[in-house]
Amino acid sequence: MRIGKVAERAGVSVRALRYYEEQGLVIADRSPSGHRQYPESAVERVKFIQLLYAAGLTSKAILQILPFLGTLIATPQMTRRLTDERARIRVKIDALTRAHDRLEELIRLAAEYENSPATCSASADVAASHTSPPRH
Amino acid sequence: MRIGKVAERAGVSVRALRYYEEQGLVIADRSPSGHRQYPESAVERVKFIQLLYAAGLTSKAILQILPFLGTLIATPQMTRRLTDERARIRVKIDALTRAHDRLEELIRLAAEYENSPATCSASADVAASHTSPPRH
DNA sequence: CTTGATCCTCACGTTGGCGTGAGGATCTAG
DNA sequence: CTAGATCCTCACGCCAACGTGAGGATCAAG
Repeated sequence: MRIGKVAERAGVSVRALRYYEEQGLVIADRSPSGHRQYPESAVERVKFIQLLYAAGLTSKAILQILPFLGTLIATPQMTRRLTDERARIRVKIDALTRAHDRLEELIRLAAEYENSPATCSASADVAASHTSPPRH
Repeated sequence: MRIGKVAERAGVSVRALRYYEEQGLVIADRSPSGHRQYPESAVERVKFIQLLYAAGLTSKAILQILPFLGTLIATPQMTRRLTDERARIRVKIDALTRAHDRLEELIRLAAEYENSPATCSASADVAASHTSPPRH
């Protein structure tokens, strides 16, 4: 399979695939003329890589994890890497969830304002400082 | 309040605060000698900015949203911005959750391997391709 | 008055995951 | 055989949120 098809089926750019190879994330055979040849499995592999990229892992971190997919041999280091990254992702999810909830609260206030533009001033302190209690 | 104290209390670097001012996210008075003077409210404001940064918003996007904190006046544009960003954050949370679940599955496989290193080969296809069904 | 901590303004450096030509070879359908 | 699509290798560009000095002014305490 050539690079264009892999790119299309995995939903990434051709440039991205070449970059992945440069980083050692995917290995491609070469045709006599130098064109990259990918096995079918490359598509799933690339999708997995994208999944981890989307979760904020660096190519170096992904490179550490990828061998596990082939071997399924869980060395202690591999188990640690997996749980470490899982923990990092959890932290990110928590941060995003906080931001999400905060925006939701502001959206609620906005909706209240639309219903009664004059009577909402009592909520002002909620918007100004939600997380900290009154200071006096 | 001077910049060092604000930085400490808000949990960011002094450089970051100067950068925020450069982006128009915080406004600081100046002492006669040119030192920045912040009001108490700056700490909460900066924390809010950090919250949105952590959620992946750009300074431009944050700049669009910040006025709402002061006025609490919900123009239609403001409501759209808020809901748009909330939607974007949701998408990110979903992506992170998928990655989290996938790693969790791999961790489970790793644990199975540790318990019985030889009998896990039947799970190999699960690791190789979880999302797609068998091809033949 | 001095000294160490804090502050100021430039202004260049960093990091990662690609985008985007330049310039040229190769493939494939008609 | 030819033309358009696809591929190749450099190699610079980009963007965002700061980090990191350089070189100098200011402040607070003893």
